[in-house]
Amino acid sequence: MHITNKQLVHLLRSVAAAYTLTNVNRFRIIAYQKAADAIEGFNQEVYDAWENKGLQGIAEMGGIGPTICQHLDEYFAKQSGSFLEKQLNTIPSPVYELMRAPGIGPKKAYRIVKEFNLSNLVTVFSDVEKLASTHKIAALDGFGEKSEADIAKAIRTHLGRLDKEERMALPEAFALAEEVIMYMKQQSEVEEINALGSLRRRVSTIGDIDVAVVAKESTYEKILAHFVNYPQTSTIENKGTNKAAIITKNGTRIDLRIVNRERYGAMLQYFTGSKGHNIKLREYALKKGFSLNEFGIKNVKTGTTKTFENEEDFYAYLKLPYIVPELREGTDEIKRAIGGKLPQLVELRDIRGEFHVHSSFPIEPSHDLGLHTFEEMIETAQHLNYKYLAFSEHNPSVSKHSAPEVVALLKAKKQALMEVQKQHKNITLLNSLEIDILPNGELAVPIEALAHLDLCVVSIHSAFNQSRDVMTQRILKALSYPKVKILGHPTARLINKREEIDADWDMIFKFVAKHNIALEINAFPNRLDLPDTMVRKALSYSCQFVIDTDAHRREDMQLIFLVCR
DNA sequence: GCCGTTTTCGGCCCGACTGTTTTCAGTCG
Repeated sequence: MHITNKQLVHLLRSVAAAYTLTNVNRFRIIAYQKAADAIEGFNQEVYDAWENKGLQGIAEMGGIGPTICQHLDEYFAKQSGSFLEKQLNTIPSPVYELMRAPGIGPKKAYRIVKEFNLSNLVTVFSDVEKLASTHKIAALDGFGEKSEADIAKAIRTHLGRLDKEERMALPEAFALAEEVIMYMKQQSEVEEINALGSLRRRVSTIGDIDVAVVAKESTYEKILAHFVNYPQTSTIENKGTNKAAIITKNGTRIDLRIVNRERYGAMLQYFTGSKGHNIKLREYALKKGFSLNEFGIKNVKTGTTKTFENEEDFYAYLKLPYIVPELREGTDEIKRAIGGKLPQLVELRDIRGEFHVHSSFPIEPSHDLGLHTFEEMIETAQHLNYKYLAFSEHNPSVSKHSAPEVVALLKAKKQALMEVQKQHKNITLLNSLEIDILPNGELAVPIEALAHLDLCVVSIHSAFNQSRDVMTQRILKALSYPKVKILGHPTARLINKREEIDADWDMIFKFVAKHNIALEINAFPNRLDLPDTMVRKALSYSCQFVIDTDAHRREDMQLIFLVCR
């Protein structure tokens, strides 16, 4: 039976919890948590990898060592009776369920389950809610009225977010961060304010919003009071002397930290994360005799802390080149920084055009038509300083047209585009098409139609659940037709909506590298496809890429900033 | 249990906030 990464993460965290409660070596507990963290960051399904060629590749990614790999291997082969399952069984299973609620960790969950002998996995949340409402929990040693209320609230929060999409698309997160920043700027004491965290790192989806403020210490209290009064606040998670967190009415958490100007560099570094990056950076620093925190770099021997106004100096002090936020994912960036092998990121000014935008030319497509004309799209392209633009509308609908009709439509578009080109000498227009890859790998246009194109993008828009082998052969066949230069949004994922298709990407990457076909990096917010980790993998095969927005309206072309520095 | 730019043994990131406590444990990011 297939086991998702999400289930696997829960499994490993549960084992870590079981170990926490049975007093095993705490570094073993940390190892299981780190393994869970590692899997959370993976873009490929561990179970699929195991099925195809074992866990060798997984082990090489770091974070999961030989012992846990071996346990996973056994768990995948036979869940019942496996080592991991035996560890789980040392603790009543409702404990793990209860821990899903925020603020309830292993100790509290175990205590409650044990004291009240809760055994039903399905009703554990309602059972605890009932206990709380009759004040049975407050009566326990070490618990009180407030913690009882907090537990009841944690359960409501957990149950409430079960049926809600968990993470925001980037534009939504940018908009929310901007709103918070504008609100905070009403306070003149706020000297500087920035959104950090995963938003600054441009992660493909955003869970919560992190904001850092520069101000004088005497004003912290006033600024925090203003923050928790944000009109969209539904609950104040916590509020101390230099940080606070709120949950908005939409259920989004917003964290805010304040620091004075002299220490802002360390705060930028700390609060941008990722957690994995910070842990690795601190491990590296410790070997050099430095301890890092959000306020500066402490010399372990002398105990003195050096402060930094900016991040560049912070990294430089550790004898590292500056690592841009987009690379701080806790993979191999520190190793690369040490070796002077950090990659140079594509910047907006490097983008000279795109190969995948949709116009409103009446091509009678199978999917959605673009909103704006050739001319309107070109105008936007020129504002962006583009030197070329390829119009890749969806192919004419197959069901509604005969082959000759499709050819006629493509000829008409070619003619129209050539006329427009005459009016625009400083931009090269290309006549392209985004063609569906049919379930059998054939293209959704007659072969003779390809002659009327400069190039084409081929994409999967149907039959997403084919088996790995069928899907792989389907894609390879589609890529073998003439004029095919780009594989559009290769994994076909829709963030929060549809999983990636299953295919042998090693085989596909090898094929496109050999045949000079580009993989698309689609910048549309709910696609971001290829995903970042797969781009790195493809790069190891020397694949070529195109970066496109898949714009269906002129404003969409601005989204290119989501995938560039 | 993991891991290696002085290590294959001997370390392992760091601090804030909260509630229930009088000095700390639990949880989180």
